[in-house]
Amino acid sequence: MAGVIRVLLVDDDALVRAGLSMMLDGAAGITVVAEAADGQEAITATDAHAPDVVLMDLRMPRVDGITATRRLRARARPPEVIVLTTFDTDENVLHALRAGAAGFLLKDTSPPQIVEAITRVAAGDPILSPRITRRLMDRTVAQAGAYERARAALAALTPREHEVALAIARGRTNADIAADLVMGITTVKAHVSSILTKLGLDNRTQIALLAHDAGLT
Amino acid sequence: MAGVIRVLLVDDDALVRAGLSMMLDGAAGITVVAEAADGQEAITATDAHAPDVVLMDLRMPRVDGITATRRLRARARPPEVIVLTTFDTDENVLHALRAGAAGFLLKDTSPPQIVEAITRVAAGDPILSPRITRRLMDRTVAQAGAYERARAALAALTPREHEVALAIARGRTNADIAADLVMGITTVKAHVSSILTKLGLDNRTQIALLAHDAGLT
DNA sequence: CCGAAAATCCACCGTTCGGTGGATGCCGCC
DNA sequence: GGCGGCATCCACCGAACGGTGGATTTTCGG
Repeated sequence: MAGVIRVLLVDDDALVRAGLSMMLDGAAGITVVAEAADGQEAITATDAHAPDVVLMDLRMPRVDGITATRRLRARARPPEVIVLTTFDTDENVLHALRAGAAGFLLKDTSPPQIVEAITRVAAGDPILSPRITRRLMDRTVAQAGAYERARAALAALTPREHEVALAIARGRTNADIAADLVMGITTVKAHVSSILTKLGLDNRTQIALLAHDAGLT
Repeated sequence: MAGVIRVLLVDDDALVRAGLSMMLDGAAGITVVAEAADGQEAITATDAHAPDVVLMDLRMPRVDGITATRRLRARARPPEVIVLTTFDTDENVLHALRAGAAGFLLKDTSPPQIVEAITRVAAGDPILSPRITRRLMDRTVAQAGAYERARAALAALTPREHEVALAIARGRTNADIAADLVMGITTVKAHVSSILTKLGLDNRTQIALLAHDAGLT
């Protein structure tokens, strides 16, 4: 990233491309090397111009932005991709991130912030619009709640019981567990019974769910 | 946020406070109204000076940063809290976010970025260091993977089977399910058997785990 | 109108689960 | 030394589970 950051604009709206292009070319350290009107063009343009960063819209004819992103990221020396869209549905965000996008910006992002985002992403940092960040934080915190409740409950178990609980959370039967942990089936049952009473549960399925929430793979 | 952003610095190291104070007071739109050396002082200082934003260290004597953050956020007109620490363990991040922190920055963050973070947080936006953002993204993407695999598998089920699978994912027995869904126990068993063969599973616990991954509450 | 898929139920059977009431040996701690 | 917690095992039992081989009705699309 020694010199200028090479940017490719992908949006099916020519006016949007024109606006972004004008705005970005006026910024220091950034040059727009190409534009594309759909995902297919984005791929050929990437091969032709080797951009550092791709600004990618999602809703486009022929090949959509998600698919294009996935294909670009599968390349040998992939560009960083910033998804720039109006719609921040969970669907869109998750798919974009899974496809390998380094950033997800809403179209209400101000020009200077877009410039900054491009710079950051080119440096290897991820970038999310505040609303998206908030969403991820809330989601994480919600899970953390279940996680800690589960953890606290499992803390009452002895080490051996813990192992048994983990095996149950993998869907193993008592016989399986006996073999895995090298003990008698009767011992496994003793542990299972103990776990159930300690945690106030009714059956092994509930053990599995609790252990799963506690993050026991 | 009409005028200047009022900031409270909380860190047990006087040198760190001095450095931050000097750096922040030189910035436009920010004034450091108080400093505190531990969580207890942070709370009294907040009551005395009503800061807009609190820069909070985690490792401190008496009351730690997480606890202090939780208490501050429980107040009537709570300040926004940015946790500023050297250690970005999952533990720390999750606890901070749960406690109500609006931001989590590592101490390698550059002064101008800290200034910007304070401004953003004061405006109601969340702020995370790139490393933390990346962590949250990876975590979300990983879950999304399991989610979609589970969803795809469950798509093979009929509506009624779907309901049964959901009940199993709540740890219900066949008899329970029969009562819940108003059908014979034998019918429940028929559905369970069908689910197991369709999904290639061995027992109801595995159904529960799969359905859980698919987000079926 | 017919066929396929879905949903409902039956009887029967072997397996798995979970509980009860024990017993033994080991370890750490007061 | 003794006591409690932990881990290990036994026998026995009833309940829950899962599979097999049926059967019936409804529903929906071609």
